[in-house]
Amino acid sequence: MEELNRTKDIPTQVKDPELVDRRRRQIADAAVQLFIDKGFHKTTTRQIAGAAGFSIGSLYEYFASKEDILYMVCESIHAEVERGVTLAMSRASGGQNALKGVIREYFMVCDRMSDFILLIYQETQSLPGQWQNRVLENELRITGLFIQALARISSTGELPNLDERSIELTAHNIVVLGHMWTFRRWFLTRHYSIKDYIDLQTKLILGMCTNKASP
Amino acid sequence: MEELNRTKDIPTQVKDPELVDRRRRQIADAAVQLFIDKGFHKTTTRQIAGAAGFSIGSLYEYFASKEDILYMVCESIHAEVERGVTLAMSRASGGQNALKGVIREYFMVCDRMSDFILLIYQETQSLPGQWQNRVLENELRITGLFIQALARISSTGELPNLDERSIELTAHNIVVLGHMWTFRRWFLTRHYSIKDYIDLQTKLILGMCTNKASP
DNA sequence: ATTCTATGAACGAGCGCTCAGTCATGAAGC
DNA sequence: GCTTCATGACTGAGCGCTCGTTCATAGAAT
Repeated sequence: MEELNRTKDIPTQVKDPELVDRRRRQIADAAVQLFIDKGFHKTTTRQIAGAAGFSIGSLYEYFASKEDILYMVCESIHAEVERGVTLAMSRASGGQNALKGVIREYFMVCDRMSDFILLIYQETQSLPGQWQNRVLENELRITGLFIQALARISSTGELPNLDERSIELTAHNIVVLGHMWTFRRWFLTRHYSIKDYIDLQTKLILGMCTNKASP
Repeated sequence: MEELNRTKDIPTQVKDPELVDRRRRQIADAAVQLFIDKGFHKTTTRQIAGAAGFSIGSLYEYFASKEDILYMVCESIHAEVERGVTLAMSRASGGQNALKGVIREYFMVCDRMSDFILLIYQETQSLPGQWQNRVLENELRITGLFIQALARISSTGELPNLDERSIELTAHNIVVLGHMWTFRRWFLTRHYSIKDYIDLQTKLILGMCTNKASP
């Protein structure tokens, strides 16, 4: 619903806006799986249309180009991740050690969505420059959620006072270490369960924050 | 020289092995820049041949397919990174705080080679499965260097005793946080110099290691 | 009857790759 | 020294094919 507003920039021939939304969702859902399996470049528009239950002609009623489809796929992935992260934070906000909860919930989101996160890493470059920037903005907005969370936790005195930059970089680190579970899973899943990974990384990340090391 | 041994698996029509090496280097040097600028899929074999100063026909005397070229490019990038990391470790082994030096030198390698590292992240998936595995092995071997370094430093008592898994995961973290400087540079370079980044991350990573946090 | 949506054959640009042929080089024969 | 010939690196037009995209037409809806 709300998460599709950004896709209004994609032009279409079809008049009925509700139909446009429904069809686009259909197409994006079919496309994302093909992109994950074979990559963007090796997926053909005909395959996307077929998987969505359409003819190739219909597909071009709802998207102006193949790249538009990739853009919508990226947008909806980020919307889903952001939804997951926001939910995770509200769920984890209460506890005594709030940061542990946030990390655990976030890493679970990464685990659940690893195929999608990997796709973003691999195919963002295939987008036209203007839409690449939007994808990067999304990435930044998600990182911003962690900055807020860290600042909030820090202000309660639960963490040693961290300066602004340390908080910012720690937020980036947490986000990326979540992504690491997806793009190093070919190694990590052979040696760690997601629970092991969360426990160990939580210990290490808390070490990062509680550190009062010298200059 | 030595770093090209893996490429002997690539078949060729040409008899003189020295010439093969020279030409392949020429082609790979031309290709890597094109791949960085436009991506693997949007680079044509004709463009590669042209940039290397060859005809398209000659190119296929030295490589059996476009993907072979990508494989050789990935191999030589990893060889260069590994060379840099090894050098960094020998250079940094002496000091009182050896880990700081290793991190600094490694992050400098990442900064210098950021285009190349980014290429590996984006295009590894374009390789045939068999050679994807080789690229991942390379990634693992480089991580292994950090595991060794951490184990060595830990055994000198400079760090609190860390168990094997913590060392392993910390090594992965350091490698990935170096890569982060390359794949988030669109944000990071706007707010941090490489020196700032190294100083801050070093502080955070040392916090990771020296932490003796509770369960 | 008119408007909107769906179709898929057709298009043509562009791709990776091939292969019949060129040409510089140097050894062999005289 | 001169000619002949074998070698193999090099060339590039062109093959076969795939792909993203278009559009004339059919069908459904109102």
